[in-house]
Amino acid sequence: MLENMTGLKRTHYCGEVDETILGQEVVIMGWVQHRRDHGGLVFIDLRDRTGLLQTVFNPQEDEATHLKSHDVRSEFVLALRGTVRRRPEDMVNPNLKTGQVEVFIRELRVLNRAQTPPFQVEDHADVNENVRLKYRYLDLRRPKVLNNFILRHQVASLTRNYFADKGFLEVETPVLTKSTPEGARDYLVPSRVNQGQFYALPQSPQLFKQLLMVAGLDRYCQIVKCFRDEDLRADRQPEFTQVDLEMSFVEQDDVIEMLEGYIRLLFKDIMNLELPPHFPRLTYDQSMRRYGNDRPDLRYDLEIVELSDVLAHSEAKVFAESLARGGCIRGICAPGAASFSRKQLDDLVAFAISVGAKGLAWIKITDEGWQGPLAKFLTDEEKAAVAKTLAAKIGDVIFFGADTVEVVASVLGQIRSRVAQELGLVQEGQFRLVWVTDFPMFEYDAEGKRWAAVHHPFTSPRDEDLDILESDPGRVRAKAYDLVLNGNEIGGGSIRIHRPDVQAKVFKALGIDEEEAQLKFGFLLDALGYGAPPHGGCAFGLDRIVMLLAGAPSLRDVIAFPKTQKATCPLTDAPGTVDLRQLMELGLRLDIKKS
RNA sequence: GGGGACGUAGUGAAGUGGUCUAACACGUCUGCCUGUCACGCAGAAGAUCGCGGGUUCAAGUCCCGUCGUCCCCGCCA
Repeated sequence: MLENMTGLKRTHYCGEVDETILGQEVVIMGWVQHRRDHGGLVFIDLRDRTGLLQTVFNPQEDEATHLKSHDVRSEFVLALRGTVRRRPEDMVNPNLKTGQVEVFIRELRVLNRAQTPPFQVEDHADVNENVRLKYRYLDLRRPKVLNNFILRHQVASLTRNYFADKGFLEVETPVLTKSTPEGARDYLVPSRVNQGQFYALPQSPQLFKQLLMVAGLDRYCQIVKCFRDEDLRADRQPEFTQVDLEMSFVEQDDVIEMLEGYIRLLFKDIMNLELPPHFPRLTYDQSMRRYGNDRPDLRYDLEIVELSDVLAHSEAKVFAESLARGGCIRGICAPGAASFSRKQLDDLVAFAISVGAKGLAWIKITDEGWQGPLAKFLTDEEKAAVAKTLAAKIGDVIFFGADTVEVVASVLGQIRSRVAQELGLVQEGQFRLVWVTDFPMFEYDAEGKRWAAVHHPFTSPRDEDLDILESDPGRVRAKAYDLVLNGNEIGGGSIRIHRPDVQAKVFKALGIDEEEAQLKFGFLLDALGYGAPPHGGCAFGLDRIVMLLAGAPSLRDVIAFPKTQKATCPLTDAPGTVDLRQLMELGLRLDIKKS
């Protein structure tokens, strides 16, 4: 019943058939999108990667072929031979790229049949994501899904071209490498020939690209898979792809300039958008103060404003107490938010609590005065001062955060983005890029009671802060920079340490003694001792960039075979158990606690 | 580790303790149809309401547990 292709060679993709080849005989191959049987005439829409094409089976032209078309069903794989004709004028389909023409079929071969698909292979079909992922090969047949991967290909291709043009060499770094206990959890791979020992899958090729700089390769770039065994989010997958690069004999601005050129090219070629030659910059401190995080969404204002001075003597208990404990009071003025319902405000308070606040004070400014739980505790002078500081007017709502500096920043930062969404301040198609610079070198890890690297331990401190590396590590700033797009960190990098003495000092500040440093990173320290050039680089999240350019809500939409939130794959059912024999070969025995 | 939402034919989804013997739409199957294109018309099949336990005269509906999916916090150098 099935036929082969022998003697037929595809002449055109479906999407290529148009008015320029009227009258020509074409051979097309693809999947049945839809069959419309009018008893006499039969229409079959054939689909391939390039689009849809209407084919016509007319019993008067070819009775046998027409008869054959009756047994065809959705998603059958066909080879069709026929003649391209212009459609009658009132039969043109403007929704189809090929809607001006149709192909009258004289030969039909069923290359393969298909079971009824679990969901309709159409853009408008609304399907549960788990079902889509289980049948991802069907999901990927849908044009909207496919388009994300065409876009992804374009981004990857432009990336390679751009960096190749700029003299970067593409070098592959190992996937089986050494576990580095700093940072994220590693995915481990047991070694059979070295029992009891493990490789780690790289969280990034960081150390290898630095070694390539020591080697004198000067400029390196790689589109590379990285792995982190941490809990997932919509914008976080356990394996993801980085555009990883490194340059020698550069300082921060050299790297930034190179990357600005790259991002400008992406937006120009893919989005047809002209970005400014330089992107705005914020220091980490500015960003934390004004936006509550280190990845500010600049598509809207709603800045966080310091109110500690203005409310220094406030009667309100929450304000007085947090100031007394060394915390702060900050506020956001949400223009026009007085239209929020009581439920909306209650939901915001609940949201604030869910992200770590003890509560969220708000005040509505109406023509009848200030309304809200805290309004009566504020004097007229305080109201005036608050209104002036926030430029608040009638119709606005002010949200107050009073707690430690960290909690206030984090909570108001999240309130800021939620309020912006609810007020409709986020416009589709806007792209706001910003560099965040001058990150702190270290942050105090209260749990481990030690200083930890904010970026990674190979990041160079700023020259002027070298002196306080030991005395005041919390104040040391790093030569590190993140690129933020619409509130998403899409890339980050730094100038690295190239001097062994500085690297040793940083390890010391991190509480890593010489022996431990030698054990974990000895090969890097050795390399730095053999003439490492000043160098720095960056890594971009390719998946995230594609996600944002595609306007997709999740990384899963731009990864061909992504994992679920529990890091499983509905298609392959990975991860899975293995045979006892496989474990024995590796010298492993399971010891799983049942809870 | 924690908070929240969801789970009903192949798919989407209605349902708020009592004709639920489970609506509707798409898909599937059968028949009819020569200009449709998310074709149309007539008919049919298809659901132990995620799983387990409980409350109740009565559970898709309420409660507890469990599994799965999603969103968020922690975590992600």
